[in-house]
Amino acid sequence: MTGDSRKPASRPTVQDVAREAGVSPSTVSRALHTRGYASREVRERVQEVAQRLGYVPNHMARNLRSRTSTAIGVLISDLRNPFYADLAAGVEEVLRSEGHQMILVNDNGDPDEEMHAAETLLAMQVAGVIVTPVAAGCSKMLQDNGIHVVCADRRLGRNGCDAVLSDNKAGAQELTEHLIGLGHERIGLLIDETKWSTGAGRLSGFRAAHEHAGIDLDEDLIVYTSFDAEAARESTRELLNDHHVTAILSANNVLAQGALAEIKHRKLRIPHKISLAAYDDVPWMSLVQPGITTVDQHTVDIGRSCAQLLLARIRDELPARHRTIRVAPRLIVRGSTGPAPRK
Amino acid sequence: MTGDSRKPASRPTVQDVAREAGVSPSTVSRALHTRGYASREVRERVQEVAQRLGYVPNHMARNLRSRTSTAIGVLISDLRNPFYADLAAGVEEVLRSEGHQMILVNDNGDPDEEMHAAETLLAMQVAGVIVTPVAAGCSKMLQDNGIHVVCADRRLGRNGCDAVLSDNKAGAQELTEHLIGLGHERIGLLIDETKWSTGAGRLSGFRAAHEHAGIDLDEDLIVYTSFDAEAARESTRELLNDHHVTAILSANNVLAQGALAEIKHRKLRIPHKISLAAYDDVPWMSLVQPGITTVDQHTVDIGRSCAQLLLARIRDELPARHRTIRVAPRLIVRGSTGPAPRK
DNA sequence: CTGTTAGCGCGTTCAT
DNA sequence: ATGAACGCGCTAACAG
Repeated sequence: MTGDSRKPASRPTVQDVAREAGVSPSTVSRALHTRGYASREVRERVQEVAQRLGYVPNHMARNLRSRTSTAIGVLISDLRNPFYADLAAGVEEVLRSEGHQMILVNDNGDPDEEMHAAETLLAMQVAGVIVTPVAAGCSKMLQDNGIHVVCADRRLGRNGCDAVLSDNKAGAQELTEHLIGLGHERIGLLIDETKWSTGAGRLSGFRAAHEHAGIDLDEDLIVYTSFDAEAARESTRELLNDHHVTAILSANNVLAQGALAEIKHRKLRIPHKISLAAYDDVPWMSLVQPGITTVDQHTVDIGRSCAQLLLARIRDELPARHRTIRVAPRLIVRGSTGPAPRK
Repeated sequence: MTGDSRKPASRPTVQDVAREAGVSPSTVSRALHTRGYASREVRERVQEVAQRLGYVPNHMARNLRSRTSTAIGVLISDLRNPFYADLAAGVEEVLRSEGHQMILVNDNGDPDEEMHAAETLLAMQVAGVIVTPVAAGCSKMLQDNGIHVVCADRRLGRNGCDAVLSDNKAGAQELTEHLIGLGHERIGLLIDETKWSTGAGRLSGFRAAHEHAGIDLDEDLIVYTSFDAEAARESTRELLNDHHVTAILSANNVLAQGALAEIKHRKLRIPHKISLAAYDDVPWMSLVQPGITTVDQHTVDIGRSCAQLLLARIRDELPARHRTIRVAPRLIVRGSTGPAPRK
């Protein structure tokens, strides 16, 4: 009951178990893995001894020897953003159920930090990496080192790697068409980037909806803002002051916060005076009154798919050519969008 | 540009660098660590070669040899709950800046999963573990195996380990006193557990505030619900139907969602008809109209402190006796709490 | 089915 | 200042 040895209580090894069970170390190794030859009797004895001694296999030694590992690196931009948290949660769920571990790194959307983190993961000998990329060269670097990579949510450059993406264009188009269907003709788009497949896709869906409806899109209604709620709030101010919009479409959940803040500040009634819609459904959007009309990306599912895809790749169950999984988003109409006000 | 070898492109090792640089492996090892003797000339040459070959040290081999590791296990209950996400984000921030890695596991608040995860972390030879405990024996098991443990947010049983806690009693008391100060005398408390230090502390603060004000607390106003929004919603129904409360205090952010949902469903005006307050400030609480009066736990700071405490312990910079850091919460008054309605 | 041998990649002795 | 030898804990080969 003491067990209070100051030293890093060196834990029992296969040697200890072997000695205690009266067999050789390799027999212990075989007996503990379900695979491998070992007689029932020996297996049971070894397992009993291991249990009694509190033996826990040393992953580092095992991995070093067998040149494999079950750890998976996950590189995301911002854990405090529910989008990334959900993504990570989906990934972790599958990894855990399959006996893998998740090494999670927040790269703050910074390419340098991402590259640095990728090198660390390399050093740790992870079996694969799931990344929401921000640095163009990152996945290539990993792949060049024999590490499987799955891009989550977006793809950067022309790198050939497996990916799980939301169908951004379809989702944004549907959302925009919903607004147009309500009679809106001047819809402001808040968007932070269009270099990535996410922003590019959403913008293109926004355009496509206008084209489809025969509306000549005023380019001034597309406001490029930076990636934070405060910037979005200022951009919303601009849209509201100068461009006579009757609806605002936010390209992600963070920008939507800024838009909502400004609208609330002005005490504009939603949706009577202004409609608000956002890409990426997150919990607060159904808690506010009225609820925000959104596109649900099924973010947790995206995470799950990433993990499944990566594990399949690691187990070499997939054809060589890179696979892209597209998760169809779903429009959720809530109270924040309504008929365009009469002029 | 090809680099398309099918085999897990075995990466360069110290051997390769040594051969290429015309020195011995041990010299390479010394040259790459800042410490250790090596002539300037050799050191530079070795570093140049390592760079050119894309050499990345193998953590598993290093750790195996040196019997240390920089990986830290983090065990939390639910990554999708912003409380845990913020906690993890704070932990990760400090770990990363100090050259450590975070292995994150979601135990879903299940003691068995937690124990299982702890064993995995043990196998991975983590240098320490940060845990929001749910299984009583978990931290003891880890400590018995020589692994440093920091309990985050709550403590279970009488286990002696470092911990970073919110001052739940003070926070809940302040929040309750705020309500009492507004004239509320029948305040319903939604709480999911009181076995942990969190629930126990918050309940005790709730009681203390009543005592302090000389109000005889009706025990029926304390509703023990289970840990999900839907259960909280039903409990809210009960409070509203049978107990004539003028205010509801939710013991955490999840339960608050249920309470708000029911209040909105009944179209009760906040705060005129009913006041709502919640422990644990999360983003949606300042987005809804009116904003929810809360206690901010400084969750990210708690995470940071956990990591700092753990690293200090690992570096043996702390006296033997266990340290408990208490992070003072802060009352944030928003619009959801107002004077109690006249009878 | 089992034991013996060897070595994963590295850092740390000990010699020189 | 540098190289040779050894071993961390484990498992893949090989015998038997």
